[in-house]
Amino acid sequence: MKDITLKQIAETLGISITTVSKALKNYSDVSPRTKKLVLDLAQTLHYTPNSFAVNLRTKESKTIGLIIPEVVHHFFSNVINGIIAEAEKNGYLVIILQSNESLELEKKQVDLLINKRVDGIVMSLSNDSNDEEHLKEILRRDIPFVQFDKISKLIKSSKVIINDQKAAIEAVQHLINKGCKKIAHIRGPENPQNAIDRFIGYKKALEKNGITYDSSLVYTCKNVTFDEGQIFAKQIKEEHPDVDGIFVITDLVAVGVLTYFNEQKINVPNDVAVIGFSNWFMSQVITPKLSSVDQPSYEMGVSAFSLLLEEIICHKEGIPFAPKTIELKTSIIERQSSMKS
Amino acid sequence: MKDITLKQIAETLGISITTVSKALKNYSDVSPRTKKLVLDLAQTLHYTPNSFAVNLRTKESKTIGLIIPEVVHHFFSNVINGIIAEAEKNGYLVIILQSNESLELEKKQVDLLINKRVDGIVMSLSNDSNDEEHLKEILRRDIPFVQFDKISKLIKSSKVIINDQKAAIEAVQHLINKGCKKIAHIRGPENPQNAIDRFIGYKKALEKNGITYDSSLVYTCKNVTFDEGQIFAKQIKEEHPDVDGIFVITDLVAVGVLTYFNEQKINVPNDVAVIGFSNWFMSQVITPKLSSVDQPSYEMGVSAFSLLLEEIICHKEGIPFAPKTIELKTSIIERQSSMKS
DNA sequence: AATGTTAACGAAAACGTTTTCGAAATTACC
DNA sequence: GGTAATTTCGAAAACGTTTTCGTTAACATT
Repeated sequence: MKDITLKQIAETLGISITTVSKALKNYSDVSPRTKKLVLDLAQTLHYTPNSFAVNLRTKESKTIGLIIPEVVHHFFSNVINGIIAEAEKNGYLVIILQSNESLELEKKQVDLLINKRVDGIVMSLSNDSNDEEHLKEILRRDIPFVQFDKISKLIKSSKVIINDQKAAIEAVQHLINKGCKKIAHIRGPENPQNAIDRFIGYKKALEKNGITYDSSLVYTCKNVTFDEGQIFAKQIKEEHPDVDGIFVITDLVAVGVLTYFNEQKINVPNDVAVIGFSNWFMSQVITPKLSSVDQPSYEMGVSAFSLLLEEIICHKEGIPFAPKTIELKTSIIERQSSMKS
Repeated sequence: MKDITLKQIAETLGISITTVSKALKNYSDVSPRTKKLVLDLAQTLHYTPNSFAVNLRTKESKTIGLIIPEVVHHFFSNVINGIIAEAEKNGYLVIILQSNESLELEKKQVDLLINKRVDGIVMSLSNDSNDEEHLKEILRRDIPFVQFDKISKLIKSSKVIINDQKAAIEAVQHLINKGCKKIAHIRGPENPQNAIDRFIGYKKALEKNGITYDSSLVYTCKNVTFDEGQIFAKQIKEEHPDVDGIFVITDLVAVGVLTYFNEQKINVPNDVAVIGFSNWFMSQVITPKLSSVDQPSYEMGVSAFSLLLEEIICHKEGIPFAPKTIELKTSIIERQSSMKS
């Protein structure tokens, strides 16, 4: 069963390819009679335009690329959800690639997408991204580009972010308000901007409350896993038995912390209060329920695509586009794990 | 900054487009000297072939489509992971669409992918898919097609599945072995084959153990959510206070059950034992830890793509392809929620 | 009757690549 | 030196669409 082409429709109708094409696109210089003829035949033959040819001709594929560090992540899968929903609504499809938190893979994938000639790229950086040559290449090629969540401040592109510093300050302030005096921080890796900002927020909150910063209370994740949460919880309790609050880079790790404390019969929140980040679904079913910073992940996806679409349209029309930054609101979700009595 | 084309390279080198193309593809009828010339220039100009033109010419896009009911699902996001990893390894990119468990959307998305002329389609059906016209259309168009997890038995395509009946029998047998006498089943919606099979497995296990089947012990999810788990747990305890075991269609719902029982101080597993399905990550951190049926989700993705690739290759070479079915192994993960003492 | 308008259609170029086939140029052979 | 074999190259068609720019014919206007 061969594909139907304009040519075949034209031949069976005894008219030109041009007219068929115009009829299908409802051009005004085709008579209503031929229009109907063409439309009817196209319908019965199940004609669909060859998108390869359309792409070549129009120089656009109505497809965008999305690179994220991890698909199996409550936060990221929600972002994916937002992006593909919004994209589909606007007639775009989404190619998804996973960098596995590896800079090397990330670079390869940027190349893949550039070669694919996607209409635009949305991206959250991997943890070991400390180089932005590949991002600059995207700009050099003049490809619409939006960063979200883990971004590079050095790259002049549109961005969708939260205010990580502010959110971290609020989280730590929340612990302090609940009576915590000695607060540890399990932070993310060195490179990601959001790990840095949350760490800065942690320090600022301490300072604001007259608590002196102690670098030995800061533990740095390499892989940001559940296991690391367990390990650091143990380490914290051994090295600083009097720690009474922990601010953790993300819920997955915080759940590891809670799991260890549960095993050790260490009372959360009364011995140690814990607050995480990102408000994973899991956090409301673990015992004790985990306090967290809610981050509007689905909206982040929607906003990211919206910004990208704006840029794609400008790009197509040849209108200059000034990158925009959207900052979404976060909020503290207070649950048992920080409710000292 | 305009894109570099073969024509430009040909002109600056004073040779033909043909030769440039051949040089880049390492044809044997190009002299080593010109080959080097072309390769060097292509390198410095950052030439990348226009994929739109290549697609049109070769009639393939090295892109496949994936339709799943929900991205934000531990199981499905793991499958996605497997598929895009295996696809990338073989030079393919993946367009992901989400049907939101809606047949209507699913049909629209199949159309989208057909029009995109992807090289193949991988798909897990939505819960309200009780019609396979759109699937037949895929076969009619002769597009390589693989179903996984929630499949239609009526469609002759390759499939990657588990033995849901057998797994369900094992799960229920496990409860019986632990001493459960009266076992309820929270099942999935009417249509999905896997919900049907797990339900059949439930009945078979009872029968095998001389327990008479009681239809009032079966509760049917509409949306397969956490909330439904809580609601059904309540209902079960009200309608059948003596139920001492529950086999639940999937972990998300089972976690809802546990949450309700925890709130009501109903002892799991001693009052009621619970076993879920799919072994979500969450299940090992909730209290009590949830027993479950482990399903190799990542491998499912890998296998699905592998089957698709086989078919794509046959399709390209014009070799007839006979659909294959891969059945992956499951295993019971015994945790606290079913360890009656 | 000459001119101007309008409506309906089509020829042809263009997008950038791949590949077939033939031509030209070089080399090998007797 | 003539023929045959081999190497190296390029013209041209093809993939299927979109769009520009004419062309024709019919009709309206003076």
